[in-house]
Amino acid sequence: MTSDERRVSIMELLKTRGRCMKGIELAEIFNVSRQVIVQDIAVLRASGEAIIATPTGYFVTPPRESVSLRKTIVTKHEGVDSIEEELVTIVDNGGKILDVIVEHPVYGEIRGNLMVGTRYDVEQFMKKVREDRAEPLSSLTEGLHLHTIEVPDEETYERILRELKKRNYLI
Amino acid sequence: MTSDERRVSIMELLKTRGRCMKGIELAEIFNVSRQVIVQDIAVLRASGEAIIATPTGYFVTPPRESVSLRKTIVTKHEGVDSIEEELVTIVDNGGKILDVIVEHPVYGEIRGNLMVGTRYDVEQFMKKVREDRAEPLSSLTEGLHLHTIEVPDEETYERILRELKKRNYLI
DNA sequence: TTGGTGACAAGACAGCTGTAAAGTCATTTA
DNA sequence: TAAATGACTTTACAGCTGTCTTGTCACCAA
Repeated sequence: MTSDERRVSIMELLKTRGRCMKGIELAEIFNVSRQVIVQDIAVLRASGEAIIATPTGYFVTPPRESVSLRKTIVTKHEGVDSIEEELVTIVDNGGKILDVIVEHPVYGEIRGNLMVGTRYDVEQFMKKVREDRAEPLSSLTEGLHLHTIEVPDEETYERILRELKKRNYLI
Repeated sequence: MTSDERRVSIMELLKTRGRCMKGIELAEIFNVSRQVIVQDIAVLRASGEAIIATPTGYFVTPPRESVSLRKTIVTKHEGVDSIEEELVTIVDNGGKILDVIVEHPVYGEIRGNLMVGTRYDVEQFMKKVREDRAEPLSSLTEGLHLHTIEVPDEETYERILRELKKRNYLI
């Protein structure tokens, strides 16, 4: 293992584990002295990595760590009623639909906000859709669209995927 | 000054100054011993403040400060050529157009990506608009729309506003 | 062969935070 | 009045990072 490989590995370790890692700890992992690690950290910092040293070890600030997970799902369906069923499936299983995204020939991705997290939200949203007779964004792409959804954990995400698949909405 | 007042002041100091502040430094400012500061930090942390201790002092992570400023402008115009003139005006004066936003009866805000920062970008974008004969998003609202633009400083922002106003694009 | 360079080990030290213990002083409570 | 409590000071120590110095070893070039 070269110095550079070790430095890359150090960054991976720091990024992967959220917790602090002490210099001596890293030194033992890579079978080098603590001073070598100190030097590696200096080099990594010089190359732009935002490594922070604390009395309990090194760490890097997590890149926008949110309590809940954000996932993107690709779904397809046509008709207003299908929209409702899709949304209901997601919120019933613990997900929150943040937006809808479709591909536009000029703008690339177009995002529309939804912020639908409960059955009540779904109702309000569908009411607006029906009242305004507005074309849903997904009509631009024959029903194909993406949603950003927020879920508390991986398990919830898997469950939502299963339920959507069961109803043939998932791509 | 009570303990609570001192703790509030400590947080203000840490948030205001970007740099690290040592325990002994804070102790001298408030005329107390370092141990009192240590205790204060412990209390503040217990109350949810994300204070980080480093060998060079305490600090709080800055709230996602970006190097450049992001501003939102409201403009209005009709016709494809006006689009081009508006974009050119912005990029010529040092702005980058990140997106276009219009109000949609159902989705609220709809965002389309632009990422136009140079005249070349403007050309490419206009080419796509003309080739695809795609309706620009702003046609939904009689030409009224918002842009998020990125500028290096306030001065640039003011200049862009002046130039847009001169051409009667600004609301 | 000789000299230079890079990577590393080992030890020592300074500065910082965090913890703990013991003592002082004013205020509150029984 | 006497005890208890809270805020603070002082002292001491452990653990960590960062810096510095000295020495070893392998490799490469003149």
